[in-house]
Amino acid sequence: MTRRSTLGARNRGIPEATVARLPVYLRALHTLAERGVVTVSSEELAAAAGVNSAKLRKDLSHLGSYGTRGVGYEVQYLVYQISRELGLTQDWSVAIVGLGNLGRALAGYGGFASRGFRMSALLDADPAIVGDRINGLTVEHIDKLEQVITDCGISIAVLAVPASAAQAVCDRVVASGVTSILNFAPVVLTVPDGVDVRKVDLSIELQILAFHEQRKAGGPGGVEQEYLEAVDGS
Amino acid sequence: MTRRSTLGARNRGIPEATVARLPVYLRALHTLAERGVVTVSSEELAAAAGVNSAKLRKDLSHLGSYGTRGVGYEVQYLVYQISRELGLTQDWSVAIVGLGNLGRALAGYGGFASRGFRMSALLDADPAIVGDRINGLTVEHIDKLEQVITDCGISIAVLAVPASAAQAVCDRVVASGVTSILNFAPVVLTVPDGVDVRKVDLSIELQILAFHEQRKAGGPGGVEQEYLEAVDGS
DNA sequence: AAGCCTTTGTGAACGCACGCACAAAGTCGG
DNA sequence: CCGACTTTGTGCGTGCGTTCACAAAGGCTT
Ligand SMILES: NC(=O)c1ccc[n+]([C@@H]2O[C@H](COP(=O)([O-])OP(=O)(O)OC[C@H]3O[C@@H](n4cnc5c(N)ncnc54)[C@H](O)[C@@H]3O)[C@@H](O)[C@H]2O)c1
Ligand SMILES: NC(=O)c1ccc[n+]([C@@H]2O[C@H](COP(=O)([O-])OP(=O)(O)OC[C@H]3O[C@@H](n4cnc5c(N)ncnc54)[C@H](O)[C@@H]3O)[C@@H](O)[C@H]2O)c1
Repeated sequence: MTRRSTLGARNRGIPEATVARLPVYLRALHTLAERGVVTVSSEELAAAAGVNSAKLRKDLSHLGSYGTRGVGYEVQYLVYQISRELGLTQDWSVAIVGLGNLGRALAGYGGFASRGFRMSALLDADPAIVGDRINGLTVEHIDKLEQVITDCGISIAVLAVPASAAQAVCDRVVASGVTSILNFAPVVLTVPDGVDVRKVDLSIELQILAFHEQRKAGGPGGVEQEYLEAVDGS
Repeated sequence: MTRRSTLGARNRGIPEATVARLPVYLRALHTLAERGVVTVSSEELAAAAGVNSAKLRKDLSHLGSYGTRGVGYEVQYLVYQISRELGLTQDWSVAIVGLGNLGRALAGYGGFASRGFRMSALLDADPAIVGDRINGLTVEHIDKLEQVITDCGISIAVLAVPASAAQAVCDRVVASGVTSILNFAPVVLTVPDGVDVRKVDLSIELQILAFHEQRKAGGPGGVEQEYLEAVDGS
């Protein structure tokens, strides 16, 4: 059978690397759309997204054949297809746990709502923080976690609590039915199968930059006998 | 000569994937050290870091042979070796540009200093913000950018400015001598060769989670004829 | 209607990364 | 001093991701 069946190019099983780039393409497309651009070639879009054009085309080919040869891709249509693939045609309710420095910044950020992510619940353990209103939402006490998550139909949680509390909070949100977690605490979270965790660790990012920075400056080599000096104070 | 030469296992050219994991190992090692652990096996450390033990050993082998067969790795010694490889035996001066919601959270965070990153300069364009004291530092006007970066010997900059200003600010910090950038603005930055950019995009992280979340719920397939409905209001 | 020009979609080659599995190396008890 | 046991360091097979390069496809002009 030469004919392509129902799931032809639309093979369930989009490479993870591709999934991670789709939001970048989407952002570039939104910018183009605002500028009134109707059609875009893979070359132009790739440049806007900061990737190789072959890679872009292969990525898009995983969703289907949505381009027109000799012309390019229709911006609006592609926005819709990528959005659909990413699950952005529906709204997602998100809970933020931990409304300290970072949690507040996240709760007050407008860039999420525009992508279909609604911050539906803010939770904290500190009585001094519970009751605060942030961006139109009231901070609830962590004791209401299970109730709030169930009531709001929340499946995504953002953890902005101290590292020492992260695993415990994680366990609770998972027990309440959350299956996707964005973790800011510098710890490795353990979760059951079927639960996705993504971590954002700013300290790690800086350390990676420092590594390359050091390379540019000449590298660590040269001095070999420094350990004893560094450890032994004498 | 059987003795390992200056560059033996210490091959210049550590895989990028390894570099990204070294900070995770380092964090796990610090935790173990605090707990008084002297020696750790690859199996234990791998578990603490959430990776495969073979991967851990291969990663560490890129720095040299710092383990003892039959015993494991000495925690303190390994901390030192990884720190040195990452360039954390020296302090790094970092500038934060944009002291809005996010910039403030970053400036107030204590977790950076403990890794050798000193926030040396805070810069913003808003006169209402310039002069504020955050965590013992005064916010300077962006006009002093070049001067401050030069004076403090800053080579790493964190950008927490609006997307619309990011590229312009980026160009300025690069022109001032910064060669490593951590970017929070949702834009693709263009920089000259030799400058490293790492991006942190929380919106993208949520979108990736949404993609997998949708999969768990049954996937987008099924309904094929939705585009016209979605675009055309009628 | 035909041919030219542009751009897509993908086959194929390559390189990196992961993880298994094991020999070599070292420890520790007797 | 020796033998059993533990754990490292790595060779190797496998799979994923990237990139090149080009045939096929469609539009546009004449
Ligand atoms: N602020 C930053 O820039 C930054 C940078 C990198 C990483 N982080 C990490 O992000 C996390 C939050 O950072 P932060 O600066 O906002 O810390 P923070 O101390 O300001 O805020 C933590 C909040 O969590 C709350 N909390 C503590 N235990 C809780 C529990 N069991 N249940 C619910 N809430 C609880 C606290 O009341 C507090 O409001 C930390 O893990 C930190 O390491 C922060
Ligand atoms: N707050 C969040 O949780 C969050 C989440 C994801 C992404 N981001 C991104 O991080 C960036 C900062 O977010 P935010 O919420 O802190 O925004 P914000 O508007 O609160 O702060 C931006 C700051 O940058 C300053 N600024 C503007 N133009 C400047 C210039 N040319 N030079 C120097 N300073 C300038 C402003 O005065 C302001 O203080 C944005 O690009 C945003 O999209 C923020």
